[in-house]
Amino acid sequence: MISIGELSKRTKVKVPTIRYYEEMGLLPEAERTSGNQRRYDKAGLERLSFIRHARDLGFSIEAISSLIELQDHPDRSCEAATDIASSQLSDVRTKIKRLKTLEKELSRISKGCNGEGVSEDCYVLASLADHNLCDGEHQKP
Amino acid sequence: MISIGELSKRTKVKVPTIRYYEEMGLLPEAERTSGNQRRYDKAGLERLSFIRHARDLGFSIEAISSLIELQDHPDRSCEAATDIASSQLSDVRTKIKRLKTLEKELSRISKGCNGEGVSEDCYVLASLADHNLCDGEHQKP
DNA sequence: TATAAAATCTCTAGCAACTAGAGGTTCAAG
DNA sequence: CTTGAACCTCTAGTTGCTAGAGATTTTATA
Repeated sequence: MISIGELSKRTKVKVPTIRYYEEMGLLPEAERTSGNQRRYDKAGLERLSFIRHARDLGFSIEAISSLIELQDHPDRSCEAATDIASSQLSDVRTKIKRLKTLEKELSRISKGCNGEGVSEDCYVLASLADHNLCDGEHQKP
Repeated sequence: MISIGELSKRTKVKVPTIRYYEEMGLLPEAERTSGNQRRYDKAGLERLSFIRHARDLGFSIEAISSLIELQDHPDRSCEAATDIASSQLSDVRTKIKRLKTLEKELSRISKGCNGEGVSEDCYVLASLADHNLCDGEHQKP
């Protein structure tokens, strides 16, 4: 049985974040010492690693909740899991697309001014003021 | 002079968001009718367009504050503006990089399971549980 | 002009996923 | 047995909004 600090070290998840995950129901309520401090076993470590890994891949807390639910029932169909993963994948792809558009536009704007003049003549500021100076679309989704 | 609703329609910024921008100091306090409703002129419309455009490009409220400050002083050096823009550009590039890593990993994981089995055998879940099943790094920044 | 509907006002609270800090208790080493 | 590190709970803050309540004002129609 290890303390929350030790668990934190091993998983690289901060202590308050671990407590937050518990509050959100991602982690079951930890066992406690007589003095009310949390203690974790191997199962706790593995679950937190799972969560951490999923968070690193950008899954939301809610999605992770569902994934854990499935993991806890080995006999259920895993369709929901693959659905969650592919929806996450398409989210990521959408974000990449949008960011690439932004990158293009930002780099074009940036190149327009070297920062040596005054703001009156600044192409960066002018571009923001006047959408007509823009190439493409960059609406929010 | 136009109402906040009209301004909202023209700029595609929602009414509560306009009020929020005012509260944050991005927009100056609007003139009011005798009945205390906000009225905007051309300058207000232009400023909000500027903000909206900058937000679309992903600039933070704080960054936009600085940009507006510069825009209001045409004689100042625009170095800060170009700095802000290029820092935003590099932020965007960093995000793209990270998302591409995620995309690779997610697509690899997704392909590993067609969702027709049970969760015990699901490659998606197994990958999340065991980091060794991963290719690369996908740490948070 | 009267009335009703639409728009506006302020205020508070909520979202995601944490992070920071206060003030107090417990654990582990020496 | 002391002391200092680690832990506890609780509240509030972060970012950029969005939603809703309850009250008032404006505008369009009868």
